[in-house]
Amino acid sequence: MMLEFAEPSRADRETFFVEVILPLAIAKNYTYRVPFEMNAAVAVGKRVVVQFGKSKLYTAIIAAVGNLAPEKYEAKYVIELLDDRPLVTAAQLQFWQWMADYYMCTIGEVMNAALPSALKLASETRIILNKGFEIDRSALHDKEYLIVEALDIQPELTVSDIVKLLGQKTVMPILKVLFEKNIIHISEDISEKYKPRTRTFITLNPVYHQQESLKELFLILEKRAPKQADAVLAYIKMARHQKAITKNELAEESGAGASSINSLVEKDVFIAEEKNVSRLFYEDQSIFDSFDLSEQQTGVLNQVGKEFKQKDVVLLHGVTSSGKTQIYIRLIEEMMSAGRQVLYLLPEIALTTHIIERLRQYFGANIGIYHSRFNDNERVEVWQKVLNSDYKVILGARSSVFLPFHDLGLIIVDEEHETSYKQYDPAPRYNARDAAIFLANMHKGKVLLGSATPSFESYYNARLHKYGFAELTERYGGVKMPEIEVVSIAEETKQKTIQSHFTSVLLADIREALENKEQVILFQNRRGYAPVLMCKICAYTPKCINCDVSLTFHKSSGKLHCHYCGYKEDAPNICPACGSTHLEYKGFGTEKVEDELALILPEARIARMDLDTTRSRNSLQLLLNNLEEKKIDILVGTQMVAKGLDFSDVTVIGIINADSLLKFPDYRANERSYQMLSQVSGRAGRRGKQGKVVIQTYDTTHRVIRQVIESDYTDLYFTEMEERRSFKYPPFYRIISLDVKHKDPEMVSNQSIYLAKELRKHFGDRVIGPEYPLVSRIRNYYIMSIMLKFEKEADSINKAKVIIREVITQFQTTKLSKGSIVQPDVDPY
DNA sequence: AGCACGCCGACT
DNA sequence: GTCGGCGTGCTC
Repeated sequence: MMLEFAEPSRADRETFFVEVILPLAIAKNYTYRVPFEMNAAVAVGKRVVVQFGKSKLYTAIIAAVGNLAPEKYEAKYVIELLDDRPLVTAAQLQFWQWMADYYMCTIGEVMNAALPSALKLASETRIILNKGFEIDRSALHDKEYLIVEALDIQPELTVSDIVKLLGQKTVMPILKVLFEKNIIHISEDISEKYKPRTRTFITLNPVYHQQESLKELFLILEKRAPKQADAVLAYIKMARHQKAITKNELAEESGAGASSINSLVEKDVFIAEEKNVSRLFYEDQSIFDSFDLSEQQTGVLNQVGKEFKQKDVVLLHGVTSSGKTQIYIRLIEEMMSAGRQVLYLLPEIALTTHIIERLRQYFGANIGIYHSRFNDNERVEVWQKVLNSDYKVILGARSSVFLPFHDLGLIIVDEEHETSYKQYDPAPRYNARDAAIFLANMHKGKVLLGSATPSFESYYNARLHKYGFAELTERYGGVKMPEIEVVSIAEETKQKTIQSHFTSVLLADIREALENKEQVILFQNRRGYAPVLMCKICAYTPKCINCDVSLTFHKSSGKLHCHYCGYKEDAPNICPACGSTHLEYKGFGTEKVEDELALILPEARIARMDLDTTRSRNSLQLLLNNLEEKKIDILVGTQMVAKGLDFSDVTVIGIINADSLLKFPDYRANERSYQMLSQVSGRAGRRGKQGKVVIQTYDTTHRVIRQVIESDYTDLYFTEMEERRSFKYPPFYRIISLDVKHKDPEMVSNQSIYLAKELRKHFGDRVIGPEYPLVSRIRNYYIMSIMLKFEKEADSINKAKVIIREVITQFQTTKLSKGSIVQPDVDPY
């Protein structure tokens, strides 16, 4: 409940209170008293430092200012005001509140997700030895002695250091004793983490702008301090074509040390000035790399504009390489000339240097980039530039919906079907695509959802005319859709024409491509060498000690890897269970495909692209460069080759085994199969040459394969809808899922059953589960979900949320404690 | 999220 | 007996 505050008048002696949002999972806001000297400065959206609880300090955001003293308690004082201007806008606070309600979390959790961590400082308890106090070490207990000893080596320790040191969880009582004995200090420090980057700029004292005095200076310097003369000379040279010269640049260019420059500053020859500089890439003017839209693109652009007149959201369904980006660029230009901001959302994986550079060249200094590979300081700078409206366009991953926009005219959600728009683990469990629709609505802006394989919920909304719709059916630049050939693995095995994992059809196409000096991509949706190692005698398979999944053999490391948690162990030579030496590697991954292909085509230059070969940024860049420079003939890869990467000269694509793509375990099976197959296929072909896709499978008659070949999204849609209708899944239903998570699987299943029983009291058969096979083990936790489905029109989901919240609170304090966590997750389709 | 307080089992 | 883990409640 928000407190009602009177409109504050800023009289000096009046007492004000602020209601603040703390970055914690706490349901309400807290009220703090404003010291008189801050009266004039406090405002909604500024950050304050407050003490919360015994000693912890947190950065909080002011949500309201007022002059009514709370009655039931004495408010603590605000310790510090951190901002001159609000860092968070009123619109953002409204957005946060919506997100907290919609996704059933606290506003503090939203704040945590929204603010770059350099802007939210929390104090850390540090333990420091009390110097100048003679310690009688013989009087110390063992544990106390250990701590003091550790502090001799390290000047300060954190509480968790001490937990590790003593190997026990309860350490506070021991620290308290040490504190009372005057042996240690306990300090709570909080410091601004964001530091502007500064550079010292050098300018020449204007006195020497005159030829005469400069000459005079040289004469003196050349004799007495030749190094300094060099520095001045270098400066004059550099100043001809450079506006600002930093001290470092000057030192480097002239070869004179920093000390020479310093003495010139002392002599007033140079003037040194420290300035904040941006960490962000800066392009002075935009280079207009103009392009023309095709006839169909122009038509679609007009269509989108027309739809926007009536609808707030438009779905753009455009086949791969149909030039959706060009349409986006036109729309962005229109919005920029109208003076409004644009947010261009992309899945993280698609934010490659390629697309960033392309848009940067186009929009120059007007475009800001925001994604997870940015470090904290860079993120803060983007935040500030958006706040100042320095950027007109933001290109970013899902978290960029949290930036402080003022007037957002358009949000483009590219690849809107991508599941990575959804954040799963820490709350808020939001989907940036859906949040974007709300955000745009707040700003009275429009949303364009673009995809070659739209999600069913969006397609559904478009069919209901809730969203506008536009479609691009042709590829840009006269490139033809690829020819797709389906090859039966079973048949070729029978005919003995298959070699290793490659059918004769695929090999023939690869050979032809190599002869023509064209590139080939082979897709195998598994990394590593073999996904399962099994003993032929006793059927033992090594499993991950954390995750309970079978370990994948990686030939490059010679180890067994867990693809969930990253656990590794040496591959055994004899069966650990029965001692037999008959161990068999079952299945195959990209490593094996690469190896065996090299045996068949020894002359081909083969490279592999998966998580293992692209772990470091450099290796990925190197791989991409090699591809670009045609140093690679065949690229073997996982999903990664399908998403976001632009290869221009690939004519043949082979899907080594499509079967794993045809049976996804969840309710989005058909949708995902279609997406994967058409994304991979979409990489084939180039201007002037039709691409070829070979799909190897056992299941040659699978409906989705036919749908992909015919690009029949409507048929796919109706099959999928039918299934979802009978299983009561989205988009006909909204789903809220509650996860029960615990280290003990027994506990998880008992508590899930109990929770489901309680929920059934309210929601009856709208409760699905818990379904036992769905207990999944991730790291050291077991998780089980209970789902609640709500018919879109009939039920009030908000009422349900209230009840769910009640049930959860009741459970958290009684039945469901002992470490289990109930996490509501809302899929609001 | 911390942190304190109180209960209760296990180890000197 | 006491130490330490764990549950519970509170933080302006």
